[in-house]
Amino acid sequence: MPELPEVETLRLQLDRAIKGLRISEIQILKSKSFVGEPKEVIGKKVVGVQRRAKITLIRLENGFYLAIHLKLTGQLIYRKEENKFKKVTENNGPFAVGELPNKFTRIIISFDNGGRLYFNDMRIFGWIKVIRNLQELGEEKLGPEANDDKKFTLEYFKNILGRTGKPIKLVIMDQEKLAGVGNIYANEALFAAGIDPRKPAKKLSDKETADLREAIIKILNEAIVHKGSSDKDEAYRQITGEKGSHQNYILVYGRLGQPCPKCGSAIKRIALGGRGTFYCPACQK
DNA sequence: TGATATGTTATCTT
DNA sequence: CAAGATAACATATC
Repeated sequence: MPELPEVETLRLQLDRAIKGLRISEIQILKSKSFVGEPKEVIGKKVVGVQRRAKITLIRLENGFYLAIHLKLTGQLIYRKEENKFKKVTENNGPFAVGELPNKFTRIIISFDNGGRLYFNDMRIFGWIKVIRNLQELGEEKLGPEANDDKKFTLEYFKNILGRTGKPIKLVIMDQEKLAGVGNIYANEALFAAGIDPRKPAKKLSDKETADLREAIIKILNEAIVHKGSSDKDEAYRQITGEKGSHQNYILVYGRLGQPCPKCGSAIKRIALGGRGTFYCPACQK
């Protein structure tokens, strides 16, 4: 799913692609997918593309932003020339990106160089919002960026864990406590740190807390280098329509019954907070 | 055919 | 009232 590394990859690529361009038109093919007044941003120049948690922020010269949340199945694809794209060789399901717009295209943002940004979203959970400042997003309620060792300090982590007996996995996925970790990277980080996802947060030892923090930061930053995860059944693509490559480095997520890479035990699957949770019953205590 | 997957938020419960 | 638990959202897949 689009979590911090996927959104950061898009942010970086989009910044390179559209910084300095002027928005010429916004086509809203699905009204639920667009919130706010398009007039506020049409004709305005893009001054940069930023990110907060899993939200992409296209900053405009008048101080407004186009804020984009991909939720479960959103894609952002940029094309300079309409329907000129690398042939899709993958034969896997509805998320392959070929000719655009396709039946999942909800919004098309056009720029003054003829380029177009396509927002595709099969399940229509995602959105693009026109906002005049970050407060409108409730930005101040979000926790520190989970891949940033300066903002996500060990002291802060100990503090939030000590307050609750909730399963540790739910705490690291809580965007108000820590911003950017979703289901895939929560599973992977807990595996790397050898911690049972059900373990009550306040019961983590100092060493476990430090190990988990380092695992989260390391895994998120590695996944950014790999341009995100586009595993089977995942919608995420780079702005070119190509997959990321971090799915090749995933060790437990979605691997029910497969051998643990460390000890060979079968990976187990349970539900936590209604979400699939994969772990090694032997390595994670 | 109906159960399943997922991030976030709204709503209900304790 | 806050924290925790759970349902709802939409839709393609198996």
